[in-house]
Amino acid sequence: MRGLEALFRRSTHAAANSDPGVKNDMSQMTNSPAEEMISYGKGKRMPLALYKVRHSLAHVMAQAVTELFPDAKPTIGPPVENGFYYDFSVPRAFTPEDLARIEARMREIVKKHVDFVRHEVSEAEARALFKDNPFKLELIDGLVRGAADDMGEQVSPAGSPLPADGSRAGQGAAGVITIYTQDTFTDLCRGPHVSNTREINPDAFALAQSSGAYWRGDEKNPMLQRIYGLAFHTPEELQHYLHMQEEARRRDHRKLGTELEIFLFDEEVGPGLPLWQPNGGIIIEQLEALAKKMEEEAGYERVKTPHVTKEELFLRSGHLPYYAESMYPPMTLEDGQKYYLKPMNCPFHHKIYAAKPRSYRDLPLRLAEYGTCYRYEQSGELFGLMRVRSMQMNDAHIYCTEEQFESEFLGVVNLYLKYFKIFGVDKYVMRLSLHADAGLGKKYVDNKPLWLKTEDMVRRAMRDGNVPFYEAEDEAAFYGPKIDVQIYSAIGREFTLATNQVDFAVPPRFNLTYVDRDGQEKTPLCLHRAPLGTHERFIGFLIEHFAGAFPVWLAPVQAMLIPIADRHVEYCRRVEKQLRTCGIRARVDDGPDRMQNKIRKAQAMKIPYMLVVGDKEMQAEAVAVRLRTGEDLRAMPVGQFVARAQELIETYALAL
RNA sequence: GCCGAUGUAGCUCAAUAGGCAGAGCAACCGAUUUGUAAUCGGUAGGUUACGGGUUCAACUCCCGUCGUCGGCUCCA
Repeated sequence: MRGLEALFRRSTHAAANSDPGVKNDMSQMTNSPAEEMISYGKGKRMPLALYKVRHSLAHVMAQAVTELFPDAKPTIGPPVENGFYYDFSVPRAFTPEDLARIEARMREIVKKHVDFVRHEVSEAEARALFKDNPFKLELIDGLVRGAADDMGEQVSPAGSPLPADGSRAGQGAAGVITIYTQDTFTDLCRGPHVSNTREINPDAFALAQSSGAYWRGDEKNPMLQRIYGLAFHTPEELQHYLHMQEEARRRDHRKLGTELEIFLFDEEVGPGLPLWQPNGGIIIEQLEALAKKMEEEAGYERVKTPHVTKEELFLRSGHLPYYAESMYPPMTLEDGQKYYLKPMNCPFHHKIYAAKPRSYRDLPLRLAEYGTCYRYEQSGELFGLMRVRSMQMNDAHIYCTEEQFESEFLGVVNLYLKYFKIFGVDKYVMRLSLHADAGLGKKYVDNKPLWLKTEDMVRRAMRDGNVPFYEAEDEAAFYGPKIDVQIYSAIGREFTLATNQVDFAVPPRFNLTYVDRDGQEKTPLCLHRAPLGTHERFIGFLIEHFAGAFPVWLAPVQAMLIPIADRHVEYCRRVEKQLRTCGIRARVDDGPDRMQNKIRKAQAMKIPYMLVVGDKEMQAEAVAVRLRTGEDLRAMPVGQFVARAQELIETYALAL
């Protein structure tokens, strides 16, 4: 793996495509075809040789930890994106010093060139071996129980240690339990491993960090201590990875956004509640103008709705039973009436739909609003602008008939694609988010036939439209399946940027109807869509996507006039006014700095154009145009610069 | 929310071992009037996140609160 692709893929839930036709499948770009791949996690793949190294290092780490901390009970330790981790049950958390000791011990073990030996054992033998480790015993329970189920599943092709799809069928097929032993350490494990630690370069791995992690990821379970390690084949690859990580931090929107004075957080305001500075305000205005233009063209009508509402509305919508924990607690008025901050706009739009009888002639009805919503996200989930508690959504609800569904749904998907073209966004994946049967009646509306039907409608629409996507279970909204556009932050976290959701559940709850041709009252389908997501997440994403160097139409300051001497300031002010009249966001740097430093400051703010003005320019009613790329376009008449900038702004051009 | 780390000037970072809190940039003032990424000099800027405690003495050690950062299935 190399370059940014590697970074974009480094995610705790990174999604890869199983569909080989998907052009955004980054694994396709980074794998040499000759290399044998192995699946792990949710449909992700890595070279088998690397997998073995990482998996084996996890065991070596477990050996080192159990030697240094005899109380530690190993639980699970898989290979992951850039290395491996292992979770231990320990009386106290590991310190950075502990990690250094563990890493040193690991290196000794690796250098001993010990063999990895595989054994098959019976259930009873396995239980005896791990009798002191309740976590391993629980895993054995699972293996024994899972064995029967797995019999029916696809099993590994002959000669391959694992099923091609990386499913859990690995061991169940034969109902065998396997253990691996290296040196003094034995672990319950399905493998595969290196045959000897001489296959591991002792300088190509490093322990990264430790942290708490719940057993099986469930906060109701006991907390374990996880140690993450990085591992590659060569020290150069490790160094390269660390270097790329450094680069990624540089474009982190939390750092860049503050430096560019786009937004800030203030302790007194509250966590997850961003304040937009004037520069951010401009970006917001531009995005909204774009959205309004696109939505106008696509036949949307704009509405406005309040930020708070009675409990009753969210009881009707079903949000309270399903979503209460991610809503701010209610405020109670004197008469006992409860009001909630809205986490979504849909119930209000439904009310607008319901305000009068609707005919099939009114459909599709498309109600759009840049609505501000509030969600009480868990404190540990907050992440810069990407996950906040107040957000402005590029929201709209499309009410349509079942016959209109496909074209409306594809219309929304095409809107996404138009936007992404404008922004030059190509590193994203479309995910069809499905329900999970286990969540019916809890996370999801309990109507399996309708789930299956609407999921299939979406699947068909996407296929008919030739839009590549992959499917993920248990990611749907409570009221229906959706297409999510997944992107990755600079440091590799995955987020849903845009969403397009089918709602078959809520319109009936609001008694939404229309009178069809045949005079019958029918219930419309509803699409919830947010192609630009929220301002917060979208701008956070754009900051990283452009590394702060926004295209001209989005740049908060588009042109900085730089007088060489004080006698040029007045002329600069005149040009500034002229540019502003022409719709170009210009400013004059009339500070005490020398020209060189003014250029440096404008560069740092990533202002697209620096217009240098000296005697010559003043004489000629001109400006000397320098691009933030460093390119010098030399002097040109003001009018010529205006024409150039206006053209680029109007066409949302990415070029300068 | 939970585990851990962390919080010094607007920003980036110092402060030997508990002993008067410091620098660069930014800001302000003055000089300079400069041709494509840092002109020179000066001034000001702090209840060391907040609240307790230990001590003759706390940025430093202890406790609590708040914020931030990393992690919380990528399942043997």
